[in-house]
Amino acid sequence: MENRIAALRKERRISQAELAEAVAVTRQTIISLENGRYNASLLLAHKIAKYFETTIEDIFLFEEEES
Amino acid sequence: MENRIAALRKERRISQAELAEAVAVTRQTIISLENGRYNASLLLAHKIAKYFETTIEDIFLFEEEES
DNA sequence: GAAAAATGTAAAACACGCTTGACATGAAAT
DNA sequence: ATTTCATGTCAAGCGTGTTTTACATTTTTC
Repeated sequence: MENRIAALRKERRISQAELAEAVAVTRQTIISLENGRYNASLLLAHKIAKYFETTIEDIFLFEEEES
Repeated sequence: MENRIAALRKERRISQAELAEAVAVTRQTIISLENGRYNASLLLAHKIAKYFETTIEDIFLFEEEES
């Protein structure tokens, strides 16, 4: 699953460390999400969407073929 | 985190087994979600929302105090 | 009232989200 | 040039989402 985290972050000039602290996870977690190593949990997805003042669907891009 | 899965299911007269098959998980997973034993993954949340033709935010109810 | 369908419990095992800590590299700042 | 900051890698470990199997209880249907 792709996501727009890195893009939104750059738009607003926020570092991975700042975002990580804002949503209460480690920087490693943000790196892994941005680089597609795994998907966020529903709760984390919600926190990130809230931080960027948008919806989960707007940030996380679900493709049709995903099992 | 609360969710409206059971309510939506009953509205549309769909069994847990039917929903489970539609979103490709086991019936046990649906039971556990409905009874609040754990939270769905982001991907599963998306599939369920799509199945019910609505959004993740409409089905999963995030409370303010959730860590 | 019996049969069938729907919902539930329990426990073991596996997969994955997330943490921790240590270290590497490149860009920016002074 | 050196320090600082931002991004990245790697690996071990913990907690939780999900599966599997088997069985129990409630609700529906005929």
